[in-house]
Formats: sequence, structure tokens, C-alpha cells
Amino acid sequence: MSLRHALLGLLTAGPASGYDLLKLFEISLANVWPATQSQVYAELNRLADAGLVKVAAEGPRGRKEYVLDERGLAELRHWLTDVPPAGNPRNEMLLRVFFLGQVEPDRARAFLRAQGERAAAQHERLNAIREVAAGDDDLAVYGRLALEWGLRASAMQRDWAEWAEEQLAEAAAARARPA
Amino acid sequence: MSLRHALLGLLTAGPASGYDLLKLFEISLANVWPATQSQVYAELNRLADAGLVKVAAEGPRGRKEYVLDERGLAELRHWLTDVPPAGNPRNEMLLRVFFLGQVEPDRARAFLRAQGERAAAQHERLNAIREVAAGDDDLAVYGRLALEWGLRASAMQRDWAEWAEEQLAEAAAARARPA
DNA sequence: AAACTCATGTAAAGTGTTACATGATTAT
DNA sequence: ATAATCATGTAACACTTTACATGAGTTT
Repeated sequence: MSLRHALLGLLTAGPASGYDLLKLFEISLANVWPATQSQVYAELNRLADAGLVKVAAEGPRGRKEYVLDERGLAELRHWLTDVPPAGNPRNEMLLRVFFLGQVEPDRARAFLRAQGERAAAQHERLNAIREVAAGDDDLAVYGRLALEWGLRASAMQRDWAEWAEEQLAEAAAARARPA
Repeated sequence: MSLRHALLGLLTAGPASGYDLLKLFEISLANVWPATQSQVYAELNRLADAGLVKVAAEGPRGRKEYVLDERGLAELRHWLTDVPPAGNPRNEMLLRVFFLGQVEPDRARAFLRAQGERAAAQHERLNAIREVAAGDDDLAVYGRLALEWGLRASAMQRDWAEWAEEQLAEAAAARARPA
């Protein structure tokens, strides 16, 4: 139930409507915890029912401005340090790797090359963000830690894919000239 | 719908019952694509209905032995190379990092230290597996590529957590002796 | 006989995605 | 006036987890 905590976390920066939060998701949490419009509005209603947030004001088009309640902040802090993070995230890319022996070697190598290029592109994209990322508020400081994680992760995946492709190429070469 | 493809993939190694497949999940795919008993049995029935697998034999306690159908293999190959992999996996750890400013600096650093230790332990665990991982069938060869990914990922996370902790320590030191 | 393993299934609840639906306000 | 943006909500479907339920065969 981390969407709940993502919303509580964003509300620490100040009051916001569902619409505002949705945009905050897009610009700040898109790569870490994406959420859809349906989800956000529904969860905000649940949070209000549970007393973790409150509707502070109602605006123009039925706009509801939510503020973080004391209990919501307590719940966020509790989650941050006391709740053990869930372990194994699924990895579709690796699942495919396991079964890559089912397609021709050329296709398998092409797959790995594509993954490497994908990771390299992601790395470039994040690098561009780093160069413009300013601010010294908490969200900016900790956001930069997360950004650095992304940079290291994409570099790792890029290098791994290159290495893996070579492994396959070597294995193919070994098969071509048997002992 | 990757559970489906995981099952098809495991069935390329030969006929198996739901019970067998469940154990294969535990030993080979647990870190990549975990699945529960309920899921496996239900999905096998759906796969049989869709004609991607067939019940080849029925054994003792209602045991049903499934074999991969030609159409199932075609579906697996199609998924492996033609279907673009879904991008953004959620990352609960990073979501917490974003909001780490909400707890005292000591607790934030402790969180990062715990993540680093966790990753280091994971790295050791995988390293131990590498040393005993034998076999030159496809699943073993490609399994080792996946293992190497895990080793690199855990090393990356361990190093990142150390770096991040230092960043926070430096920031705290800077605040202690203001200009 | 009791305990364990093998073997499959159903049901409920939580979470996430996609599509549909509606209407108010602001900008061109 | 028209289009774009703001703003919220509902419904259907898919996937995952947890718990419940049952029974056959095997080992001690």
C-alpha cells in the first residue's frame, strides 16, 4: 500500500488537490512510483475517511484541497523507518533472459543489444536531468540521491548487457570451432 | 501477463505438473518472478483452455502432467523478441528515499546503512550461488547471465547506499559549521 | 495410527490499468 | 463561440496475495 505513503509524502510539501498531486507524480515520482488518475482520487478519499488527511478548502470546479493531518505525518514516519521494505521486485527483462535459449542466437544477441541501448538512453536522459536539477529543499536533496541511484542503475544495466552479449558471442564462436 | 510466459518457459525443459512447476519457481525464478500456488494452478488451467499447453498424462493424486504445445512455444518465442518489455518497475526503497527528510537525520542515515547492508548480504548470497552453479544447458547458461545481473545490481546498490550515507553526513557537517 | 508430502482447487480482498463520463472555468 | 485546461468520479477487467478446503499416497 505504498501509493498511500507516496501521497502523504507529497503532501508534506504543502496543501494540494488531487489534480495537483497527479502532476507532482508525473514530474517527480514517475520513475519510482507511477500512479494513475483513478488511483489517486480514490486513495485520497480513503485517506480522508481514515483521518490521515483533511479537506482544508473547496475551490472552483469542485476542487478539494487536501492537507496532511498530524496522524498522516505519523503514519508516514512510521512507514519510513519501522516498516521493513518488501524484497523481491519482479523483473520482466530477466525473466526473458532465462528463456532466451528458445530463440535463435542472433535474436538473443539482438535482444541484449536492445536492452543495452535502452539503458544507455535512460542514462543520458537522467544525466540531462541532473544538470538542471537545482534546489536545496529536502525533496530536492533526497531527489538527487534517487537520481544518482537511477544513473548508477542504468549504467550497470548498459554494461551488463554489453558483457552478456559478448558472452553469447564467445559461446557461439566456441561452438563454431569445436575441440 | 508474464506469469503465463514464465510457465511456458519452464515447460520447455520438459513435462511437469503444477506442483513440479511450483517448486521450479521456488528454486529458479524466485528472485525474478515469484508466483504463488493459487496463481500457478489457475494459470495452468487457463493455458490449457487456450490450447497453449496440454495435459499429457494424469497421475496418482489427481496429478496432471502438462506438456508445452506447439502453439505455446510459438507464443513464448513471440513474447521473447517481439513484445516490447514494460518499462518502469516500481521501487519502494527509492520512494522512501524521496521522503527521508521527514525523519531525523540519524534515522535517515540508519535507513541508508540498512539498505547497504541488505544489498551487501544479497551480493554474498548470490556469490555463493555462483560458485556452485554448474551445467551447460540453455537454462543454466542464461541463468548465469541473470545471476551476473543480480551480482552487479546488488554491488551497485551497496555502493550507492554507502555514497548516499556519506552525502548526508557531509550535509550535516556543513550545517553544523555555517559560513 | 499419525505425520508428512503430494496435489489441486476455490474465495475474498487488495492493488493497478484502461476506458468511460461529466461538468466548470479560462484562454483564444 | 471554441478549445484547452481544470477537476473529480465510476466501472470493468486483470493480477497478486492470503487463507481456506480437501483428499490421496507415503513414510515413520
